[in-house]
Amino acid sequence: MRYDKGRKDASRSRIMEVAAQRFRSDGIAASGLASIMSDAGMTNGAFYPHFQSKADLVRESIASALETQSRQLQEALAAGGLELAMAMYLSSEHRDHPETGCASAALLPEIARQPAETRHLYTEGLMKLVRQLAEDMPPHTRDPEGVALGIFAALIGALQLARALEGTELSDRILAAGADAARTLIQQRQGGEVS
Amino acid sequence: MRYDKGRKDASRSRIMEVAAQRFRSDGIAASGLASIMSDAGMTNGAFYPHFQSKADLVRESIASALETQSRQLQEALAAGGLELAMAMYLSSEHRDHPETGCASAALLPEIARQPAETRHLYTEGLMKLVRQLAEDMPPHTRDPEGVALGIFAALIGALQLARALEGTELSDRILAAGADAARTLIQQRQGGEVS
DNA sequence: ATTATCTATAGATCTATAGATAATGC
DNA sequence: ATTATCTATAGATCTATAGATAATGC
Repeated sequence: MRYDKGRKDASRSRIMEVAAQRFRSDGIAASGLASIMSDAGMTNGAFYPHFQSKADLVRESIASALETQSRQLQEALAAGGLELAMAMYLSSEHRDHPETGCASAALLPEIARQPAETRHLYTEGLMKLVRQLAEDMPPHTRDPEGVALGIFAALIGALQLARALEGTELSDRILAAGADAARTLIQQRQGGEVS
Repeated sequence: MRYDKGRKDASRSRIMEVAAQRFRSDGIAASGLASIMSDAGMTNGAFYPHFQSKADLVRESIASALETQSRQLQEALAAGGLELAMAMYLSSEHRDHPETGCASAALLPEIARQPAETRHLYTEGLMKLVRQLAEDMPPHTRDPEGVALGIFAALIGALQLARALEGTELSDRILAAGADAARTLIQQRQGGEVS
């Protein structure tokens, strides 16, 4: 079936979209291609004209998720600065919807086990986010990129803990602790020496 | 073969030990029982007299890894306080050996997808670590458990990033950024109001 | 004529179970 | 007699490929 012009691109996009969500909700290793393709409205065999391998799909969908995250971060920073961006990151909505959320929070240990090319693209995408955060840091912040890296680490760790810990109360507590930590990190690094 | 008295316990321990390392190095979903059993010196079928299912093994080996981590944290705190404990956590040795390191850094997103009982045991184990950290916090620290949670989040996130990012230079940078962040969080919360 | 997708399948691997084997305790 | 482990296998699933089908462009 050759269908409409541009249908192949649409199919490819659909596969990517489904995969990016599935990987984040179930993990990379636990997500099978047949099930992803079925969700995308195709069968198993239709995967290979679009991607050479599952590793290719993983690489591209992680890169795509980071690009989306970069756009969303830019919007949040424009609308409400660092404070809003951090509040959205550590919101219960983000905690409860890993499938559309931060790829780092959902997949970081698995990303560390991916081939070099995937980690390369991940590194580029993450560092773009770090630079975006750094540019919005208060004036006179020393080493803004270093602070942004530390903040990112704290946000990712807090969101992962909030998803793993049992009980709403504890989960809310770690979200609040993460927000406190991030605030402290921003305020501390203005002007004077620290350590 | 009935072998020596106590041999069954030894076999069970060996399976647990191999599994706890395999899960941390390769991930839970990506680790097959046959390969774990083979590393433990047994065949596939010998698994089931010891554990009811893979989920059981996952639950027990995560709990066991957290107990080991608690003992190691206590030793580090006794030997050199918070500063040594954090330096060891964010060392290149820890980064380069996930298989014997922090289960949270290696597995947190996967733990969040485990059954309730596994997450329950994980929560208990993690909160014990948090209390240990909190007790070693400087005097007059406000909300020491909250600060300890924030520090843990930052340490976990920084170690995961250090393992995922491409290139030694960047990886060392995030380890340093994590250490800076943790130091800031400890020092900031003494005495005065913050936010 | 081209080609996106489908059906069917190869070959590997997964968790789990059934029944055989063999080493010990009584 | 008991039982820890082994062999063998069921049944499901995994990634990937081969060849058929059918819808479009020329």
